[in-house]
Amino acid sequence: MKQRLAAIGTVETLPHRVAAFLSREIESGELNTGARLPTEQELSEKFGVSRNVVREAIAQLRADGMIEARQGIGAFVLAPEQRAAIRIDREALKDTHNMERLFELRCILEAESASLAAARRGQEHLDSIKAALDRMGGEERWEEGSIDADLLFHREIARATGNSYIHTFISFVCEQIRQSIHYARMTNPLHDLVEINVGEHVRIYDALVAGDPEAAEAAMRAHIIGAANRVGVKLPLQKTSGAK
Amino acid sequence: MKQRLAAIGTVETLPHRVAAFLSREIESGELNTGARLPTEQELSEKFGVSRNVVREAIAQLRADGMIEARQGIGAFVLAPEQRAAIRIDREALKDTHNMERLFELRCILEAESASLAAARRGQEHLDSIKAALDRMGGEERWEEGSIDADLLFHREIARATGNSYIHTFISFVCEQIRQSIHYARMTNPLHDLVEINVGEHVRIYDALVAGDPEAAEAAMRAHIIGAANRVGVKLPLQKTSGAK
DNA sequence: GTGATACATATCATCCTACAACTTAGCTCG
DNA sequence: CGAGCTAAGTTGTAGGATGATATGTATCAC
Repeated sequence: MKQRLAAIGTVETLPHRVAAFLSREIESGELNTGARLPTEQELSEKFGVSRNVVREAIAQLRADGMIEARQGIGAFVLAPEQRAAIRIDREALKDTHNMERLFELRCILEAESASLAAARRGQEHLDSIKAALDRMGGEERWEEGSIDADLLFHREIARATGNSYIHTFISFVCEQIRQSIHYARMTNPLHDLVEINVGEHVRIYDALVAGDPEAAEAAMRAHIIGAANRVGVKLPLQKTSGAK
Repeated sequence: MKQRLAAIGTVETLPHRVAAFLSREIESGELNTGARLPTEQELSEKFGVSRNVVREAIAQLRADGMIEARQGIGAFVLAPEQRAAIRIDREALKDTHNMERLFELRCILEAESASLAAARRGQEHLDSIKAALDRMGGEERWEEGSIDADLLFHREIARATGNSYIHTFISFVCEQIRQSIHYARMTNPLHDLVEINVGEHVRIYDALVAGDPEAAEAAMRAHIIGAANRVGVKLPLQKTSGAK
C-alpha cells in the first residue's frame, strides 16, 4: 500500500486554508476579475495568522494564475482565462451532477485515446497494457490493488497514443475520480459486477491488439458508461457513434 | 487590451525561480518519486535566499501535489499520478513536436465539444456565439482583438455543452496555445488566410444553429487542423470520421 | 495659477530570529 | 534487556525589520 495513507491524512496547513478561502471567494465571484485583494496585513489580521502564512497562500494563487501581485500596489484577481493550471475542487465532486460531467469529460478523452492507441500502439505498449490487465484480473476481490491496476491500464493506453498531453490529462481526470469515489466509499461493487468490469477491459484490449480504432473507441465508451453506472453515476446519452 | 501587458511583464520572483528549479529537477527524474528533498535550510543556503523564499516555493509545489511535506521529517516527491493540478511547461511548447501534440488534444476536446453543443445549445448560447463571431469578422486585420474574439467563440461553444469541466479544459488548452504562439510571433497571417479562418468559424456556427452534431464536429475538426497549419503546425491524420 | 520636483505613505519582496510541534534516534535508568 | 526519557533535527508559525516600487501630496520656482 506504500505511503499513500500518509498523503490522504495530510493535515490542513494554515496557508492551505487561507488559499482555499480566497480561492473560493474568487470562484464564487465575491472577488471579481480585476478586484483588489485586501493587503497582506489586513488578511493576516482577518484570519489571525502571521503575514508569512498569508504570503504562502498568495504564492499558491499566484502560481495558478488566479491573482497577480504588484509591488507597491497590491494583489489583483486575474481573468479566469489566464489560469496557468487546472485544478478540480474535490468538494464540488460530492455533487453527483458534477461527477456526471467529469465522467463525460473522461469519456471524451478516453474514447479518442483508445482510438489513437489502436492505430499507433507498438508491441511494448501492448505488453504493458496486458500486464495491467493481468494484475487486475488476478485479484480475488475488488480492492486497492485492483483499482491501481485499473487506472494503470487506462494510463498505459494513453501512453500508447504517443501524446504526453493526452496521458497527462487522462491520468489527472482518472485520479480525481478515483479519489472522490474512494472518499465517498462508493466502491466495493458486487462480485458479478467485477467480472463485468474485467470483461469490458478485455474487450478494449482485444480491439487494441487487432489495431481497430473504431472498435477500441466503442469498447472504451461502453466501459466508461458502465463504470459510471457501477458507482451510481448515470451518464447522459452520448453520441450514438457506436451504432453504425 | 486591458491590463494584459502587466501580466505578461510579470517579473520573475525569487520563490518562482526556486520552484521552477525544483520542479524541473523532479520532472527530469533527478529527484525520483519518494526521494527526500534537501532541508529548507540547505535549500536556502544553496540558492542564497532566505528560508522564507524557499517555503513559498515549496508551498507552490505542495499545492500542485508534486511534493508532500511532513513536519519533523522533511519533504518528499510524490508520484506523478498524485498531481493535484495540470500545468503545461511553456518552454516545452517551443518544440513544434509538442505544439503538435497539444493541438491534437485540443482537436479531441473541441470536436466533441462542438458535437455536444450542437445537441444541447439554447438560443442564448447561439446568441453569445454569434456575438463572438461578429466581433471576429468586424476587425479589418487579424489583431489582438480578433484573437480574443476567436477564443471567446470557442469558449462559448464549450459553455453551450453545459459541462463546466469541458469549458475549463478547453479554455486552458486554447490559452496555452495562444500565449505560446503570441510569444513566438507566429501570428499575423495573410489577409486571405483570415477570410478562410472566419469562413471556417461560420461553418461551425451554421452547424450549431442547425443542431447537427456530426456536421459541427466535422467543421470543428477541419477548423482546428486548418488553424494548426496556419501557424506552421502540421497535425497527424486524425480519424477519418468525417468521411463516412 | 501652473508645473515640476521632493517627500511621505502604502504595499509587496525579502530577510532574520525565535519558538512551537512533530519525528527520530540514542541514551539513561530501572 | 526493555521502557521511557532526552536531545537533536525538521517543518510550521509568529513577528519584526529593511528594501523596492508605485501613488498621492506638498512644496517651491516661475
